Amino acid sequence: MGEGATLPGFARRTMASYDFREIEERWQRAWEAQEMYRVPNPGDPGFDSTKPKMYILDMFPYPSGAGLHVGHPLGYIGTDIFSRYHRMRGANVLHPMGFDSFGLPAEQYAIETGVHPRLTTESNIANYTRQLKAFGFSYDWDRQLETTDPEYYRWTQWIFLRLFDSWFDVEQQRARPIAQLVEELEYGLRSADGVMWQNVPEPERREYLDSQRLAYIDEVPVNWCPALGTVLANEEVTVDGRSERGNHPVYQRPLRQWMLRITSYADRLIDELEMVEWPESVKTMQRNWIGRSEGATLIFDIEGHDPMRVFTTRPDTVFGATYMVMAPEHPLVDEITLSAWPDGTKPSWTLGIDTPRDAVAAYRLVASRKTDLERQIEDREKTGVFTGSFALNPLTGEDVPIFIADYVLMGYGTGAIMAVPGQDERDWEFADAFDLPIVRTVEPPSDFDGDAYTGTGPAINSGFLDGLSIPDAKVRIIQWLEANGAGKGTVTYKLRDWLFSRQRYWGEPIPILHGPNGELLAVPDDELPLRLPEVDDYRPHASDDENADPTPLLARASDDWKHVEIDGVPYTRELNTMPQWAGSCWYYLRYLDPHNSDLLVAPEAEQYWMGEHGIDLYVGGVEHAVLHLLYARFWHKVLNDLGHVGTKEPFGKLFNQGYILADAYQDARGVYVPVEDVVETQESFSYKGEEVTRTYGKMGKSLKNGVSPDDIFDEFGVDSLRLYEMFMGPLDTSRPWSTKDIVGVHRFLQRLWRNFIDEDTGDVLVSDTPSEGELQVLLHRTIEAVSKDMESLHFNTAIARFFELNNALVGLDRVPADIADIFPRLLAPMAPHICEELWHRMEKEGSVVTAPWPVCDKSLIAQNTATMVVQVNGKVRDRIDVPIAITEDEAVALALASERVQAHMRGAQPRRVIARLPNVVSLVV
RNA sequence: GCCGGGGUGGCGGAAUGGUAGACGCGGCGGACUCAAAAUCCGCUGGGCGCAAGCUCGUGUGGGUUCGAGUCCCACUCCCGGUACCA
Repeated sequence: MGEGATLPGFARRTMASYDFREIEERWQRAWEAQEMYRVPNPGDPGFDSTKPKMYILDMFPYPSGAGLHVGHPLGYIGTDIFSRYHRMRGANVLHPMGFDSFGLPAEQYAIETGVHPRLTTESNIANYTRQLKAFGFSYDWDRQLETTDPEYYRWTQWIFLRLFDSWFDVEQQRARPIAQLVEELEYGLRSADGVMWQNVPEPERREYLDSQRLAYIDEVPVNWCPALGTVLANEEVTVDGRSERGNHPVYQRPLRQWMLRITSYADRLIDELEMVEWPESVKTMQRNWIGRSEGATLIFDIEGHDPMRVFTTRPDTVFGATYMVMAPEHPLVDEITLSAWPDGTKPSWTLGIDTPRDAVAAYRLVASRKTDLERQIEDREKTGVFTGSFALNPLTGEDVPIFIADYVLMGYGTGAIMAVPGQDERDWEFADAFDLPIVRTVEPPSDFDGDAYTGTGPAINSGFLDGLSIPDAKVRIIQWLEANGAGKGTVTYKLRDWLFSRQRYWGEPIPILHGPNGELLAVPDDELPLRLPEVDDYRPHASDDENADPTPLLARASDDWKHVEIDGVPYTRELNTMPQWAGSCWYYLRYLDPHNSDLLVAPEAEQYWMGEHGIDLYVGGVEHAVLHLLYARFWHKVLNDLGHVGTKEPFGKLFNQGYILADAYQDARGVYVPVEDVVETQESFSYKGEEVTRTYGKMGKSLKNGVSPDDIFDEFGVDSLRLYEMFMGPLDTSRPWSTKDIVGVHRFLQRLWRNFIDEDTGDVLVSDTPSEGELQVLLHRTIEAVSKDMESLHFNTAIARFFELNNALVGLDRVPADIADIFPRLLAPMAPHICEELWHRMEKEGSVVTAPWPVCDKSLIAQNTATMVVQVNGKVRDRIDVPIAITEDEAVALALASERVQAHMRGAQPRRVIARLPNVVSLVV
């Protein structure tokens, strides 16, 4: 870097000034050469089994072309400090890093430029690695992994085949190998949907088994995104019905796709959250997403047709079910729709159309054209049409009309409801619009003047349920339904099975072969990895036509790759790829044993590092609450069921770091402009001469407001940046970036340097004698406070303690020996480079990285005096220094003797005295 | 609408029911300097007061308590998630 002239702040440079760039780069090279952060596995040379283990993990990044900005490493700095702290505390610390490198951006870039995604990915990873190393992070780089590495995705495919080879045993609530299902079927311990296995002919046997697998193909309504040329999982679609990546419109349509049976694990995914130490908000988000609700399925007979099944959480209200609704797509609709309106049909029920058949067809057409977004915009006004048919309410014995309406969704419950307008706001609105009867079955309070009443109260108009509370009535009616064959207690979930196929290129090929008769054949384990074939065009078969069929990109692979002959039978390869999430579902396991070519992970390594509760600290953004974190838990549970891992949950403790926010600028059209090219003028901002408006948001590519760490390194150094990001606030809150504020922590480091080093001579300014008195007390208080803050990740307050200790050293000729020994060790996890440099200049033994964490001398911080506050009528009137062991009598006497106190007592005697010694004496007059 | 989380100086933020505003940024004043930067010292929530000091003050309104930023009730605003989920 240049001389002081370009950096006015540091013009006065001498040989012995704080040359942070030189120091930081030199120590980073030294640490790498010494393999300082390498941690051996059990059985490896140098492994010390007497040390406790700590597995401290970051959510690995997608290596984007834009490189890191200063917002990315916020969590990484936190885990690095925590890792360094635990190393000094004597733990075996596993702290790895890798890259989640399959995914859309590299492929989009390939589409634009023709550059193979592998090349883009490689250069991005190289850049990310350089940037991460420049932060001085203490990763064990020997364990680095990339999800795009065939030696990695070999095991991703292997896990997929375990899912394919397993089924979920509902009684045991766990996955088991499908071979065991076949055995039990053959021994007659089970039947195939009620049919004895001997009586099932071969093609049906295969179809039955395929339908039981955890990875299966099914035709389901899926989210189809024409702009991306692929289908997406529910979790990848936003509230607005758009793709999470790219914000493109998404359409619902039925398609045959690979699915993973995550719904089998719904209960365990909820219940086993009890086992982990996670932010309550993330647990709640997962519970809400799984959406377990308990209720009942009721059977309503329809004369001359199959009965209608409905799910409700309020079976106690069935006496108030005055009409029925099916989703427009419900399969029973065609069957029950009449060809003529029955007598008594109200005109408002018919859409003004001559026959039910035409009316239903017209309504369905309109409903199918509405997107989810349009449904919202229309403010949920209730629409629908009568089918002409009636169902029998089994409790009231009355015939009630059956409608179709788009407020009932095919995707939830049974796709049909019993409508109880008295207790449901939506049903009330519909009943109101269609002039349907309303019967209250729960008595509202006397002052209730609303429409539907959803609160608690005794049952009314409900025959044998009258007078019962809602919970009692539910129990009673379910007993009745089960006794009379009219229904049963049921649990439903919002969670859908995980749509696992993508029609894109840059992902793991699904290792399945399709036979001539539709049979599915797994690629044998010993033929993995099934490598991603080359194609000459990465453009998806994108289309603006929402009805265009999705075509997998691997259809462009060579015929050699696509067609395989086994024993004379021609097979074709599965052409879909896996979603982005596949690789991140298990990467934390591969770090444990990254070079194992025989096993996903050796059992000894897995047992040691995962221990009883899995990963000791997992830090990442909250945006993965229902994506990665849910998917990974699901895979982990399957691997646990099949005996490949020892814990039920992978992530014992989760922590969500906040985001770094920054100003952003938009031009007149609302387009974001690069923040580095915006010029501040008098009271306004301009970009290329055009006025722009300032906004504010999460730092990143989309707002074009990223700040590169490289620039900060040059101007302030790595240690300053690390300290600054930690000092901005608690790790779990978002905070605004302000480059000019870095100067505060930078001054701290400059001051620290000058306290230890004579800038003119380079002499080390350390005394032979230790500190005494208040300074010694301050030192030990600092040890105590910083140690506590380290455990709880409260790095901002720890740094404030460092400032105080450092400021106390200013003005001393020399740093007392004990402080010189302890201070660099306390600070080393946060600012490792300057501490290592001071450590060596003082000629201390070894590296500060492996030095033991200082211990606080409690006898020194146990003070013998304290400041006692005297309150009169609750207001602080005086502060008196008192011995710590002061008695109540002495304290009260002292308080009453105070002139200030007396002034506020106005000669009166206290009516009441409360003493919390030695801190407070409170007098009440 | 429902479910989480939050509201403290000009700004970022500290405060086991017991001294509100630690620490930092910014600001003001001073020392050093020909000058500036850097560095060092002091001050810095509002109001009243020459001062000692008094008084108000943690989104709003109530409550519990000797004492409330902290606990309880109601409201309000902001952030995140989710939504015709029966």
